Amino acid sequence: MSVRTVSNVAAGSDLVAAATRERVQRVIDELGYRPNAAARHLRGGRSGLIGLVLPELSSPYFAELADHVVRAAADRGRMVLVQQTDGEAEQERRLLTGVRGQSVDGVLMSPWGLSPADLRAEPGSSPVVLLGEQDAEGLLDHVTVDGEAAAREATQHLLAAGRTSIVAVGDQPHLGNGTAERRAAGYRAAMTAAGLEPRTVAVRRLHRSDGADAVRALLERPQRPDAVFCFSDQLALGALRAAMTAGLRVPDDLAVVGFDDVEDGRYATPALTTVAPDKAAIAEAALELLTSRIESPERPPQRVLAPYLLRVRESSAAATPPDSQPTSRPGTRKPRKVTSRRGTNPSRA
Amino acid sequence: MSVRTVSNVAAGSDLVAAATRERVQRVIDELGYRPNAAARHLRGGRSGLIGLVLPELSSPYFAELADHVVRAAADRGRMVLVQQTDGEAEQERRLLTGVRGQSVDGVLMSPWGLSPADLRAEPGSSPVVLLGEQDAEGLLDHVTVDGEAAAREATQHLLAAGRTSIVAVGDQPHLGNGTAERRAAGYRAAMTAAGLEPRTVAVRRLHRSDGADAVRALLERPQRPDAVFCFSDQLALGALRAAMTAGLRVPDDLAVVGFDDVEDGRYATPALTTVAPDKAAIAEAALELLTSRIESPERPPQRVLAPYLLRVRESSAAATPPDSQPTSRPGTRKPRKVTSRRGTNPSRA
DNA sequence: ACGTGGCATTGCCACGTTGCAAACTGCAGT
DNA sequence: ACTGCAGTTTGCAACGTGGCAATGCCACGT
Repeated sequence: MSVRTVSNVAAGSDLVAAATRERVQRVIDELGYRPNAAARHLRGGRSGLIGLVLPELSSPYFAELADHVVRAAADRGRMVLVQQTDGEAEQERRLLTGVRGQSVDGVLMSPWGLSPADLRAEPGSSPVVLLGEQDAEGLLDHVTVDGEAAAREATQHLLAAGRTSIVAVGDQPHLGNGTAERRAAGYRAAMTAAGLEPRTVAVRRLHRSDGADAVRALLERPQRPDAVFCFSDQLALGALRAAMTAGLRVPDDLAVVGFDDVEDGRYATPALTTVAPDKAAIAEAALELLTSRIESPERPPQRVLAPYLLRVRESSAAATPPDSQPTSRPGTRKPRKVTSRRGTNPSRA
Repeated sequence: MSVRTVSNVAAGSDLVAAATRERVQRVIDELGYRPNAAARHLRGGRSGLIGLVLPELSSPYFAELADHVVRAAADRGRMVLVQQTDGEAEQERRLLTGVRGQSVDGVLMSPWGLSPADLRAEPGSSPVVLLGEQDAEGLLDHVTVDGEAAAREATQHLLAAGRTSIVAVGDQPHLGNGTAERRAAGYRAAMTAAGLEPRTVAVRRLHRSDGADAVRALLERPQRPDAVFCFSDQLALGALRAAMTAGLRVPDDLAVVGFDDVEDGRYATPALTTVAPDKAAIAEAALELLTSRIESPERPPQRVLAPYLLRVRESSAAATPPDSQPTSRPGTRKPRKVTSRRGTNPSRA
């Protein structure tokens, strides 16, 4: 009964006679023996952990995304180490270098402060997959929705509902990640195509208070908009609040559309129309990319486009009365799942 | 230049001459050398990781709590491994045994399905600190707010505002964790003291839809309440939604009070009155307990009571018009921070 | 000049696992 | 009976770190 044989049984190797296996297994169960993760990690170089680096967990969108990521990781026998950056470039840099190659086999990162090029330049060798709408083509693996198309679609929806003075809220010129740029571009495209003047408002962060402040400021100006398209649900919920407080009726006086489809929006009054990225698909794709890269580090970087959906709810309805129950009826269905050069899916034991 | 000396420099030992240290450090920086976490873990038996086991990350309360936990852990040089149980006893058991003694130095757990006694009975030896309102006295370390007092206070607030038919929503007789029982007890105490008949409604989960369903059902009954006290903000937000949909005015026709103080509630319309546990304090205390137990595993289990605050906002105002801006003015201030036998705080390098 | 003590450096080993290759087993073929 | 083979089992080594103890070095006191 050598150590080696026990190891073979524990690791599920097939180089063990059935009788031996059973005998060893019985003892294992009896003693409650569990193979030591640290030793395995040291020996094999794999920890079974992945890092999830997010701006902040308390933001509902990231919380929901993290939920999906943890589940997707668990499905693959991996556990998730969560880190927060507050969206600060310095933290992102520090965490990426710090966690990398350390206790983690790979990192899923949603950068705000750093651009893909910055990230690419960081030292360290462990796999990284980006989440979000940066342009990382050819630099790093990357999962995203087509923010530009989504924004265009959301704007077109408002136009189709008869709105003419639509303001986009949520530009973030101080950040390097390109998310806001994409959405702003889509918005502008739709506006210009309709012969209308685009008008964007910048915010520092994407919190409710920023959305509330922005809308409050908008309402004080002479030229009141009849719709706002916010680049996050948090902004939109703040906008809702500001509009209601100012005595406006939503959607009659002001239509509001968000982006993210967080649960709050479904239960807001009125329920929030929003662009709904398929978070489960994002998490799945991200884990697939990450595990595939862990297996084959030299494969060229890939981009995966995750599907999204425009969920039309009360906050942008043209003139219909709010329905009695907030559901998640699909609005304009458009599951554009485009997978460019999706890697093979190596089998797992 | 032996391996040993480099190890001493990297580990910050003081058994190194200043000149040597500097020379080694330079090379370390140059090569980007980072001490290997797996080897340290194997050798020292400490991974620097702690597990955070929660029902679900997508629930705003847990997301906010997780945010604080990750920060508090980072302050102590630790990282956090997040696991989800969906509140299921089996998952809680599996995760507790599975993660324990593996890659993690200790576990912070918010149990729903298992009672403290169940948890105590689980095999495995790594430290566990409970988060939540179970009765774990003498069994396990434990951080909680006084849910009974908080519920009493919330109910008294409604009574003081002139409400007489107050229903408590959120009893969960099928769960073993005692949270709902505590809050229900506080509620009943206040009602009985006021000479009123307590009336509680059970829900299966604590989501918005459950709160909405419960209130919808309540409104169909002959005896309409003039206030609901929900055992979570999610329930309360669902209740708000159901009330508005039914054409009721909140707070005029129905006052709503929640529990948790999640960010959504502050920006709901009307803004939600709620019991606000000090989540940062909870996270701090939990990490303090956990690190102290990691240092001295034999110390007797402690309980730490974290402070809470009743934040009175619009959803329960007596007759005043809603204020123009949702703020977090403290309501009844009552920072009852009671620390029973709080352990010493061992210094950290 | 020599002994002594204190600080700095080094070597050895073990932590628990697994890749590799050697050793061993029983059995069939010659 | 001996060889060869396939199927099992075992021994050795190494992953990188840090506790321990031995060694090396230098300055000071006598």
